[in-house]
Amino acid sequence: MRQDARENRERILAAAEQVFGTRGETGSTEEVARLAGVGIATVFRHFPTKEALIEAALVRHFVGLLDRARAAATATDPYAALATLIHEMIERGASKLTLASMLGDDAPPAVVAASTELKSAVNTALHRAQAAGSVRPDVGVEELYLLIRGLAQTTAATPVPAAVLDSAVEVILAGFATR
Amino acid sequence: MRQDARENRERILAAAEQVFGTRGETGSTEEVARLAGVGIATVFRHFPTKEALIEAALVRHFVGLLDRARAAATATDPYAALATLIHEMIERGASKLTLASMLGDDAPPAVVAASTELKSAVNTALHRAQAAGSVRPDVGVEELYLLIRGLAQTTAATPVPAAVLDSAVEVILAGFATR
DNA sequence: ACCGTAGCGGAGTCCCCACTTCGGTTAAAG
DNA sequence: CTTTAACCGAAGTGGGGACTCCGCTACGGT
Repeated sequence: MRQDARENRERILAAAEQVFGTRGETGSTEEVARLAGVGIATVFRHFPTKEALIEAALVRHFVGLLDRARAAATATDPYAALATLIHEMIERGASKLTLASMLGDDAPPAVVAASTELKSAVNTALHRAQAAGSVRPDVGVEELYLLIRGLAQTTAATPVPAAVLDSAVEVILAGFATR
Repeated sequence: MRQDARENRERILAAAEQVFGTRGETGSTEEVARLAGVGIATVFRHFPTKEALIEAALVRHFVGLLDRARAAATATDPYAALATLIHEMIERGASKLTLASMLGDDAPPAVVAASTELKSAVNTALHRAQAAGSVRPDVGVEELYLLIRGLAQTTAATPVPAAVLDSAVEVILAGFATR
């Protein structure tokens, strides 16, 4: 694979994340190509279909978040680690969930694998915070995921002031904390 | 206006809410017409454009919720009223927010008016619960709205088990409650 | 029961977007 | 420097969906 081709591939993925993350399904491949500074054909040469492009951007995102989740699962202060992980997942994952919803019913194996791995790491981080006694034990990773997804999706759809978002995250953390 | 025309208009609105609420922007007017049991032309006679149809369904939804919010704003137990209001807004408003996101940047006056009125009523309900001392005073209606929107939007996009959703709502309520 | 007309449905039209084709361009090996 | 093959961009192509036209239906007042 040639040098410029690899650079283009990366630029296309970044552009796809931005376009589809904000515009949703309305975004067109032409818009992605323009933002990436390449022609439409180049996009389709790297990714045979629009769905494949979204899928690749999605996997890239999951892998990026996985590092953070692993770090949170091995931190010395489980509660603080969980708090920062939630923050990061909401901020960085805003556009990701829009992408995921675009894939709809069919779930490509690569995406499922990356998603499962990430969820497992988040689950570990949550359990460690619960074992430390700082998070109430009657909630699971499903509730946490639901709330994270909700905030991420909403902030992706419409811009939200940072202060309000932070405050909302703080409310969620207060809801998870032991009394 | 003739009787059958009015019935058709109502059926079309209900169908639009279902189709666009679940499928999102992917839903087509043809699908709405089929579900409503009418022809495509009938849909466009009642609502000159797809956007107008979404707008009408949206206003209908806001007005329906407004009643509930007003009830919550005058209840004797402000905290319990707020809790049920949150539940109702999430359950009933799931598809509504999908519709709202479809309108995008431009905000038709009728929708803005209905939305503002609803938000004001929710704000009143929140303030009453804060005045009663059952909700912490350092959060506003913006945070509440953000969390409600998040959960509603997520449950609209992908089906969520009722138990998980209830538990997540309970976490939010715990986050809002005074310690 | 009759008739005028509002209302209806299906067959088009137009446009947008995912995807393809082909001639020019450039990175890298000899 | 030359060659060559991988890569690129612009101009198509096909399908789907928003929206319109016109002959027909049936509601409802008399």
